[in-house]
Amino acid sequence: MEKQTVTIYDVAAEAAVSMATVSRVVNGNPNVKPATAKKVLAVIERLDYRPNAVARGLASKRSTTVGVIIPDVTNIYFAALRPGIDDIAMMYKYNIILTNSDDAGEQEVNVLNTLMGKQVDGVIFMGNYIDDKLRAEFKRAKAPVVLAGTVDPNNESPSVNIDYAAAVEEVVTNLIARGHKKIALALGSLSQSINARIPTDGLQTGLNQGKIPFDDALVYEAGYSYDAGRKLQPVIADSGPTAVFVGDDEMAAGLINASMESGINVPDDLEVVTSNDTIITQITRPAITSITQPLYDIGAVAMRMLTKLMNDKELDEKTVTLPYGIVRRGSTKSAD
Amino acid sequence: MEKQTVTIYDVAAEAAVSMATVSRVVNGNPNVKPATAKKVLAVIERLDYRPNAVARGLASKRSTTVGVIIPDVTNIYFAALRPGIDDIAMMYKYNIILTNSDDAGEQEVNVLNTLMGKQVDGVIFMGNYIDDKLRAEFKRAKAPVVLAGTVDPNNESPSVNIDYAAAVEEVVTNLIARGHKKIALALGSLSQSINARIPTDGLQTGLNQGKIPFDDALVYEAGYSYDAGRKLQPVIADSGPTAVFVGDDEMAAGLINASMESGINVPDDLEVVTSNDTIITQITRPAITSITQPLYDIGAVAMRMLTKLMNDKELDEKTVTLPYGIVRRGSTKSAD
DNA sequence: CTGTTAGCGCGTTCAC
DNA sequence: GTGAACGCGCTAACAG
Repeated sequence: MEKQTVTIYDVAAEAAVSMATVSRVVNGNPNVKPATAKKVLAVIERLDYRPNAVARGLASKRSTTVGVIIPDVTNIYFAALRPGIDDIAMMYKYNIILTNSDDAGEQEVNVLNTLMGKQVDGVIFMGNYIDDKLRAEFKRAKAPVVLAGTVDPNNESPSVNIDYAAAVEEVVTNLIARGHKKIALALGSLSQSINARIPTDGLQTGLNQGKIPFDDALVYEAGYSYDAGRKLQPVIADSGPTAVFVGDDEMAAGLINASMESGINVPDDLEVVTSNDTIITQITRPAITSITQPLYDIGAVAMRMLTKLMNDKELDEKTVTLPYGIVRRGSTKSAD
Repeated sequence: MEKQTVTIYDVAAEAAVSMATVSRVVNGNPNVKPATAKKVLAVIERLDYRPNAVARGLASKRSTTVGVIIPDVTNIYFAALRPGIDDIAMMYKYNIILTNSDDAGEQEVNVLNTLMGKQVDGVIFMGNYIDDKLRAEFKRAKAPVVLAGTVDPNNESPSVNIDYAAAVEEVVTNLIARGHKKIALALGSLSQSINARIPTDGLQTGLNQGKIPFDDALVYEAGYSYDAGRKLQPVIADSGPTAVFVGDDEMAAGLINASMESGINVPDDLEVVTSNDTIITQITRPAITSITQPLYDIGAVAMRMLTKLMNDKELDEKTVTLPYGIVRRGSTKSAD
């Protein structure tokens, strides 16, 4: 039993008007006499007519759909940007096609292309780095792209971020002020990626100002997960830093738990600072000092920018940098 | 500078063939001489032609897109089903339109309707309860709907679940075997919702078998969040249960942390068991004993069922019940 | 193997 | 105010 679909023609016939008129009332075009509008509405109701968004998209060339590209749905950081994106999208009546890029360069290009094939009106892109290939695709795309929580080193695409390097620098400066000299950095992705370079830059700047030489050996790459953090712990312990900045909260949780279990007290023997202020930072014991990022706002502002671009409006600023903060918890010693 | 779009006609003209032929090579139809196929492919490449999925959808009446309805993207339980859904969808080349229902009845119906308007080929629905209105919409929809991690009490829609009541019962039985008599239940949603009734049933059955009277006052509703768990702690402590089953991991983490801080030792004074075996259960101290659910599989199987339905195949079984487990951690005392 | 011809359901001029 | 007609880009028979 195939469900029959009632079209705009059926409504037109039933209401004894032309389909153009039906189209007008459906789209709220004021050029319709209230009486006929009411009549049409009644028929629509009775026939349970639903406009076909695909046909509408073909005719109008707008799909009221935006694509969102995310490296990994389970990544708690990018996932945290989604509520902001979702809310603003919903506010402007856009639907979202959400796609995983698996953080792989090739895949990211594919995903972008299939989104464009679906005629999305715009794209929010999240990822760990922007390479030339991707940048070329963005330019070629006929729909606007906005980066959220993602840095384009060439600064070609509109984007929303915090000044992550400055945040790391501030963390490091605080650590140095409290006497630390061996400060480690635990990251997830490859060191050539931009999202690894930024914190590394922050660390270097901070160390420079404290007249402490930068030591490559204290920068670790493991992967952003709880288990990665656990596994990294003995490795880090070997080189004996007294403080570590971690790029991901789950990873920091793993590092802390493993440290405590092996007799290294946090924060007495090792101070830990992390990046994303997710709920994880409150759950661990000790709780974790963290950079605070306006995650919701990053998503919301990015989506807001995208709505402007999709309506051919100018952007006030192409690159938005939102303020960060630092919240102190038990994983660091108080400065006092 | 409007980006011009190259259509199938442009390719056809340029390659000196008909558009039907172009369509064939694009869709991998074998009825094309390799030579002409190659020629067409070359032109496609040169003109950088991208098929318009919207037009294709209109003509073919298939959008190769499925809708996924989720109550709240930040809910870690439903979020955990997504990788399974995503992977299978990707495997079958379906895109996903992800929409939040905010767990509100009205909203769920709306969301479903706009998805249908977008001509999705099918829908995966996750939610906390299925009411009559929703059930009616499912029936009316022209695309199939599969429930994931969601129970339809009327059992009308295909669904994938674990036997959650049995799992809770087993937990309770274990608790009783170790001497517990006052066992509390901490849930998130309203007690009339099915997802609250199920664990309550499990608790009751377990208690019955242990000849312990069921006490309504020991069933709490707070909300599935860390803070809700923290706030609930003093309330629960007042009635002095010696064990509690919690419906959500973050909530359990809040409860445990708050308990420890107020001098109630877990597990000595209070044993805690939770539901979803997310990474949270490993991060807390003590770590949390939990029901283990094949979350990935629930999503994957649901999506697999949906692909069958979308291709008019029969389902082997309409209601799939996957096995659960129980993993013991520090929040409960060992039975030995 | 390849081309022709109809639509798919709707938005949008342009006349009436 | 309202309707007729065309086109969006593509798939799907049907001929040839």
